[in-house]
Amino acid sequence: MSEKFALDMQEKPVTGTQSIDRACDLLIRVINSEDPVTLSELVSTTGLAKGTTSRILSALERSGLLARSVFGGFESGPVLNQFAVRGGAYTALIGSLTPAMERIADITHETVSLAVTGHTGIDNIAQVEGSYLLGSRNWVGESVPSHCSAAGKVLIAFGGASAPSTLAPRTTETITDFATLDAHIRKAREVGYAVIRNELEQGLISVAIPVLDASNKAIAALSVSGPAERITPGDELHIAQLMRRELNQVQGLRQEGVA
Amino acid sequence: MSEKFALDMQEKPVTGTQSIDRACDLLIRVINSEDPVTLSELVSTTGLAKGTTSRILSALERSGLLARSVFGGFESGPVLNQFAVRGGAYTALIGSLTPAMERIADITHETVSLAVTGHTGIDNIAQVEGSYLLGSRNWVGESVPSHCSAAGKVLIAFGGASAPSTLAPRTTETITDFATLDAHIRKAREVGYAVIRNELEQGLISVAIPVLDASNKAIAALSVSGPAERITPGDELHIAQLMRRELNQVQGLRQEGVA
DNA sequence: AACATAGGTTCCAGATTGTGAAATTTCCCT
DNA sequence: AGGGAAATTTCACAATCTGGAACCTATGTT
Repeated sequence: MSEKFALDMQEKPVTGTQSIDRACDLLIRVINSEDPVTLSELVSTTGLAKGTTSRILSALERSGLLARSVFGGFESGPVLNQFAVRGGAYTALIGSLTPAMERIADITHETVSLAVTGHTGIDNIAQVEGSYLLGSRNWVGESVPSHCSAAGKVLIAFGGASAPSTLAPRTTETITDFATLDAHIRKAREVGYAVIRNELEQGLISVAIPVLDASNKAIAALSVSGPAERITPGDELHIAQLMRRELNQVQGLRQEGVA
Repeated sequence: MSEKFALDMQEKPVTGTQSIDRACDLLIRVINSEDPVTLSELVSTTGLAKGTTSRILSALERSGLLARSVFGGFESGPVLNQFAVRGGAYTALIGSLTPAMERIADITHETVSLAVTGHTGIDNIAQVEGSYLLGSRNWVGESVPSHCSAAGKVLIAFGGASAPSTLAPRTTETITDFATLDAHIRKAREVGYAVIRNELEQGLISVAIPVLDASNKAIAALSVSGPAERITPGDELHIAQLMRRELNQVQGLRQEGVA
């Protein structure tokens, strides 16, 4: 388990799926884009040959995963759009936690968010607005790096996410060295909650607790976010305790990890 | 353009994407399944080699489109689940029509549905329940053949779907010959609405009107469904008129087809 | 506890399949 | 109509994917 070995693990060869990897990449680029994406845009951003790109996109279209927009360009197709109306895998979780989130928002008047570990960071999957005018905008569907997110810190602390490999700064207060991050993670594991103060955006404070499964592994994180003027360091513990109390009321979390 | 030529068109070769076609097939099988699907299940249903299937699924997992369930088996991955919480492409349409659907449900007391042309039939993408106890169950996310769906008939009639190639019977009253279907389509185009009476399920009546874009092409269909005891042939026109009236109140439909 | 079984992953030689540059077609925009 | 960009199709080549078999690794069984 030398450090040299750790480096070797990074560069897995992974062979035998070139075309599928390319297809997945193209598919994801299209569905993550707000507007339809044209063939040429994809050609220039991916660097693939025009013919290859065209052939792959046609295959994706044929399967119904992608479709051509009326105007031109590719967008999500009927198969994926129908998957979306069915709700995806997070619906059950969101449904069971929404009442608790609403109560927390009622009490704190702040925005309450639910996040899970995504493929490229921490994904916000649900949000309940507080009553204050100054609050987080809706960021459902957005992804943030785990090291500058309170939800990310608790997810790492409780085994729901692995630590990031790079620590890109977002503000002057973003954690950029692994020692500090590790200290925060350790603290979170000890006290049961994590905080960010100005680390994602200047003036934004967020307090998060883990949502645990039967084996005490974090499957999601619940957080309260607001401006530094309203959420002082002294409030953090109370907010965490409030969230924990409301979360404990929620029935049906135990089933999550069971077969 | 001989008939012989038309036959040739059916059997397009489509080459150069074997692995991608297989990957799409596997992906769709997984996301359309309620429960996680195991490798062996996929091997036996698709007939692919075990090694090939494993390699493809690993690639899909690596990209985040699929994920392994805690218990075992594959399910939708973070990338698709996040796409689902963002809402997919139908959200705008559903959002703009929901108020109208609710008013229609209030007046008729029957279930109101919204459907679009899907990849394998007519997809129900939204539903508002009426107040009667006897009514359609929730079939959002389900797909029905176009020839035995009122929504399907209007979508075909108004250019939003192409006629099916086979007419599989669902009940004794399902349309099974193209001449009759064509007559129904023609009638729908003439009167502006379509009906099914016992053609999808015994006792189920449904009346549908098209939701048109700027160029008068159907982008969706709105329908009212209920039991034959409550929806008599004489009610059909009134229901269609009611839906049309409510739909005309909806703002913002005109943008749909515009670039 | 050792064994048996099922379910999954990795390996490898071989040829089918995917590749990309260029030619062709289609579709806009003047 | 005609010019030009964007997308599709073609084709020869070899790189990529394939699938059988060997190899793991968990579960359950005697």
